[in-house]
Amino acid sequence: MARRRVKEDRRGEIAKCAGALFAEQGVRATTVRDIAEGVGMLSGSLYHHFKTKNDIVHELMRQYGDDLVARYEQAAVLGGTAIERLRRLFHACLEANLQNPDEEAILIRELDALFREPEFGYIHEMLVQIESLFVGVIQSGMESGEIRADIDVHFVYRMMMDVMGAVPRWYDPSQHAKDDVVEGWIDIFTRGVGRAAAE
Amino acid sequence: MARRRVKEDRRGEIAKCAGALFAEQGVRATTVRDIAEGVGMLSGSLYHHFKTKNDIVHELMRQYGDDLVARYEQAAVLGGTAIERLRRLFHACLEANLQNPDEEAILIRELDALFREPEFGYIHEMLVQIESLFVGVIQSGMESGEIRADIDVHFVYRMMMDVMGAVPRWYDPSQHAKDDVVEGWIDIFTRGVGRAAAE
DNA sequence: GTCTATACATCGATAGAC
DNA sequence: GTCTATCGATGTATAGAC
Repeated sequence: MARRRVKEDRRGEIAKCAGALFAEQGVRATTVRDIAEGVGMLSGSLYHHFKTKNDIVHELMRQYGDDLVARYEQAAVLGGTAIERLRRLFHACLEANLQNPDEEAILIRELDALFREPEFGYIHEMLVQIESLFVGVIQSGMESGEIRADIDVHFVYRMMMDVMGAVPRWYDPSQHAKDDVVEGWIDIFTRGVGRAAAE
Repeated sequence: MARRRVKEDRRGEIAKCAGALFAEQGVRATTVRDIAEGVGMLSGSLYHHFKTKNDIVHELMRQYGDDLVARYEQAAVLGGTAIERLRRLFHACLEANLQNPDEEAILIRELDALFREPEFGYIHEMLVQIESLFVGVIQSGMESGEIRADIDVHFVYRMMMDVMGAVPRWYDPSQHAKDDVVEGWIDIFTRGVGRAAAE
């Protein structure tokens, strides 16, 4: 077990360094020579640990994808009002960003580019899974009377996901309190910014 | 004048074709040979019309940027309530998407990658300009009492811009009525999705 | 497990004939 | 204004010595 730890560490070290570079400048713009330099070896040596450059991306995304879905599933589970579950979903999004900022940045950044290729199909399956979790929560809120039933569920979902998807572009844990952001979202999404809502 | 028209047409033809390819697969992933094939010539011939590949991107973005700012400026101009001006701003966003979908897709797609390079600095200046237009409208709404004054202006702006920035990813003019989308945004942003807001 | 060395493909861009 | 031909840089990946 300890032996395996050491063996895996080198691989993990490469993945972590590559993740930082991918997040910063994009997968395509990052060369295997960049990655190798980052971990102090030559590009040829990388291929002892990974078969291809994209395999590093797969390693990062498969791991992060599992983590992300697990977080959302736990957040969406019954318990509390629909708004409270929505709050937990938003919280899960920021929490994931805090713990794996590079992976989240890569996920969002490559969605319309690299991840459209067939070999990354599992990523879109994951997004569908997350969408159904969100839609389920919103819908249950409509049935319970917490959420307006006169708006399209998927329209609401899209707005929420678009807002969350932009997080890697601006979220800085040292500048923004996680709870403040979540409450800000919940506040605006539930009550709106209209003056009437505040009275 | 007619003469110049013809001369400019070839250049425009190249830019248009390149724009479609850039929007679909990203600037970096699109080769000069792809572009040349698209307009029926060989890659070397492109360089009679453009000095570099990036110059084609500049041509597209400078033109679109001017168009975009003009639209937003016209929408933000005084007249009507703050909500009505906000409605016009949203409308301008979708209108720009309808008329130049490729350029808008490129703008969003390359924001975190290519457009971070110094030679594209004017793009970020443009975004700052647009932000101040939005913030101005929101703030005037707070002062007039239309919009809640207990929330951060830039937080609201960011949510709105994040939603608009995702448009190229899903907006299909044949499936979504422009006015419906705008009204949906206005409705949720002003009143929220909470049941209380509907009563 | 890393390095040396290099194969092999593809890229942006250029020079000069037509 | 386009084509032919190609340069030089850069990319991923491989083979074999150490």
